[in-house]
Amino acid sequence: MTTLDEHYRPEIIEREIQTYWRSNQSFVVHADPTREKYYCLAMFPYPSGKLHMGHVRNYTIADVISRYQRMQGKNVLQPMGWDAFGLPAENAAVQNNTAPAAWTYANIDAMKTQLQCLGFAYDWTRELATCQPQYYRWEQWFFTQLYAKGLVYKKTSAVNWCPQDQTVLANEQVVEGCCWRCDTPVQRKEIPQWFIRITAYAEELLEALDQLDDWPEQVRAMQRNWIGKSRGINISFPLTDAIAGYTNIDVYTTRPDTLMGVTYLSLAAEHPISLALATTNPALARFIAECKQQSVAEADMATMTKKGVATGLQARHPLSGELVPVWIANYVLMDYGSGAVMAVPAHDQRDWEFATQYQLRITQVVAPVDNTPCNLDVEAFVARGTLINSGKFDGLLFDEAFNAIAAQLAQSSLGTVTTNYRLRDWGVSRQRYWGTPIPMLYDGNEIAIPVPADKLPVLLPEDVVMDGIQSPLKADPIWKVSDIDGQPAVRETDTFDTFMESSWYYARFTCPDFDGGMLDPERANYWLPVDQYVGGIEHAILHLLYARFFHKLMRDAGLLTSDEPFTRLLCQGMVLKDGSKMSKSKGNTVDPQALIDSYGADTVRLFTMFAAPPEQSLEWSDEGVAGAARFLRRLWAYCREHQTGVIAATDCLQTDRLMLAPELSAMLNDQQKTLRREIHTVLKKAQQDYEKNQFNTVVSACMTILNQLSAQGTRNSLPACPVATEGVAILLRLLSPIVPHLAHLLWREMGYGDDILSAPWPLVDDTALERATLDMVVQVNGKVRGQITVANSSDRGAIEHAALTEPNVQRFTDGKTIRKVIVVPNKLVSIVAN
RNA sequence: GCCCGGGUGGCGAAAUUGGUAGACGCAAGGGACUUAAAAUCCCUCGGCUGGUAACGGCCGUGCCGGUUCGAUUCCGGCCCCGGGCACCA
Repeated sequence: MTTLDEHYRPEIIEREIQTYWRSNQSFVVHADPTREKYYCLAMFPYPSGKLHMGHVRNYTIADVISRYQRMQGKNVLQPMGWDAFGLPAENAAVQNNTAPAAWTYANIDAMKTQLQCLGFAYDWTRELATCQPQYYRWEQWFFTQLYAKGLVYKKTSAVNWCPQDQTVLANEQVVEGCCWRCDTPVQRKEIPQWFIRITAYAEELLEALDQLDDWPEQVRAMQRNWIGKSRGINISFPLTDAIAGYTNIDVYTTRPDTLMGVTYLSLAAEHPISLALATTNPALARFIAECKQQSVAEADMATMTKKGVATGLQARHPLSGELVPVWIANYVLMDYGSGAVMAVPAHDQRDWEFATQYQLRITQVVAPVDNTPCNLDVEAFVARGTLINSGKFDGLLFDEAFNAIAAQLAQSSLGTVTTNYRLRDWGVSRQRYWGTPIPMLYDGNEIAIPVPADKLPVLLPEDVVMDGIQSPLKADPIWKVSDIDGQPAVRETDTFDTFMESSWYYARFTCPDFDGGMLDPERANYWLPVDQYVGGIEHAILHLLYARFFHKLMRDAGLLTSDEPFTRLLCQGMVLKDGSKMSKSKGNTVDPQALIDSYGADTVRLFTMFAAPPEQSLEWSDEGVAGAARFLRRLWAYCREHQTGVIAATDCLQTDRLMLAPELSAMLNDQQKTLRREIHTVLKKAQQDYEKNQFNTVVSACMTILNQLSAQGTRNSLPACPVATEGVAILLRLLSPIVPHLAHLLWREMGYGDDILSAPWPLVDDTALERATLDMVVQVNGKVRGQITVANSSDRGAIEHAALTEPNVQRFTDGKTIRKVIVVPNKLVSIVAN
């Protein structure tokens, strides 16, 4: 114990304590079945080279949770690693004339240094980067296992194609429909690609969402909509003349009750019938070409004009036998259902708009149940209702109509009830270099064969030259050459979507050094599932759904036993400056490193936690940061002032919990009791807020405790008070997850112990909360008119009497009749009088 | 257009989930210390209003209505702002 310096110098303190943690291996953990585990994980970063405020917020939240759980006595795992593959490395390599690997590793070094400056409690022995062969080899192995199970297949799928560069472009490389490099208009091109059957798990992925109670409802809703389960009927409309091998047009509908209102059919532009007709019909061909150019974004589509062309084909209505025309329309998706829809303009808004434009028939077949009028000249009536104009189905409601029409269609074999999902299989092929090579070979007949396990990993060559156009894998004539049992073969030159790596890294963190397989079952099952996952809402669908999918795949491969990867999920809000998201393009970024350099990591961490609750957006404020620094200086000054003045901890605190000894708390005077009650009241609130991940109010609570301690100390001079000794011990422990360096130092220098990390968590002393009297509010006709103080033991009669005789209350009840008196225990009395 | 979030002082926010609206902090104003500034400390701080003062009154949580002794909180209808979106038939 040394005397505290006059000034708080974070730059010296933080370095010293980080060194202490490192040499003590404070955050290195091991699986220990005798201890309760807690696995806290923040989404690992892409190594872009520099930390931004979003990272700082993300990782501070996770670190506070980790440290809090550790203080609760749990065996806490908090790892960190790098989502290292991806397009930016390729772009940077071209620009800086380097290789993606070198650029990536340099960035990892830089960002690791920055993370260490912030004092995060990571177990760095588990660090991994997804571009390391010892990581991606297991991903390659797992893919071949999925292939063997039939969960992987190849099919053609559309990509953005630049005809000038002869290369595939990512969505972000397409700028206003043109290649970002040469400005050539981009074309859509169908090429063969690998897919994983996530649709085989659609039902489980949907069902299990109901059990994820500790996920934000918003994320669950988004995933539910994404999976998009619906119940409907596949209905066949027989064509009068066969075309392109088709004798029927099949449609899927969730509204079979509107079947009698069908007045035409619409095909997608890419539908095989459309393409067949286009070969002999130039007008159709032009329209289809036009559709290929248009945006497929939902938001753009919503206001877009519905367009179409009549094909001249006729189809027979499966129930009425009437002939209906077949159109090609720009609002029908080839990728959903069968690529054709039955159009019911009276009861579908898009069909209504289309029919209105092309003067097609609109037949009402559903009427509102309550007979409220609906005007089909203005818009479609899309709600469910009672059937009309539908022959023998008239009068039926939705469910009855669904079943009756389904039965009728089944009789003539023209319809079957089906469940449909909007979720589509996951295309994992990328025509890029900087990614995991897809471990497949093609023999002389171009038959695909997985690379056998003993030939894995398929190494990605790191010493390459990027020309900015073609992948070095595709350009290299040597790399491709391989063999299958001595017969010549060529390698797949595509790499995996980087979502593959981020779908299982959380599991590999439990055993990153294991070389006997993808996961070490013992360690994986001890640590998994992740207890708390922290990341941005932008990953609400893709990353989180793919990771859930991978977890189930790994479970079914016998690699682990849990069903879901992340028990609790926290999606932190954005960091804003001047009301909009911090971004380079807006020029409103704040460099975290500069702030750490001038204020220290603890101040940055404190402000980040204090300014807003984790899920909400955080408005950056330089003055707010200064305010956070001010609080830490006040804390420093208070501790320095009382370092020798207060009663030593060893003389008044219990050794096991480091709280005030009961015999001492019984001897306190009234003023000391009041102070202690206030501190314990705030402690109770802070404890609840920690459990809710509401850290901004935890900080408020800490500020309140310091305010109370210093107000009592200066005004009423309570120098050698055991309540202050206990109060500081509570305060430092509450703060330790948030400002770990300062809390560590003050804890040691105030003589509470060597290492605050191993200190017991402060417990609320319920006897400290007791009081002899309590204050209650008195309302008259709903308005607060007075306050009363009554003895704790007062019965209802005594409380009512005190309330009714309060002078200001009497002013408002004078001359009135008391109708009712409501007493809410411990809170208020409400008097109704008139 | 659809699906999610949100609207509370000059600002960031809080409110035991139906019980004193504005904790905690920032900014602002006034004061103390100082040759001065910085730092620090003390006081005031939603609006209007009565009173010399002590202390009161009215209004106030996006807007309109409802339930209730009592609504930021629950219900119905609207208006804005932010995020997501694969025209999902």
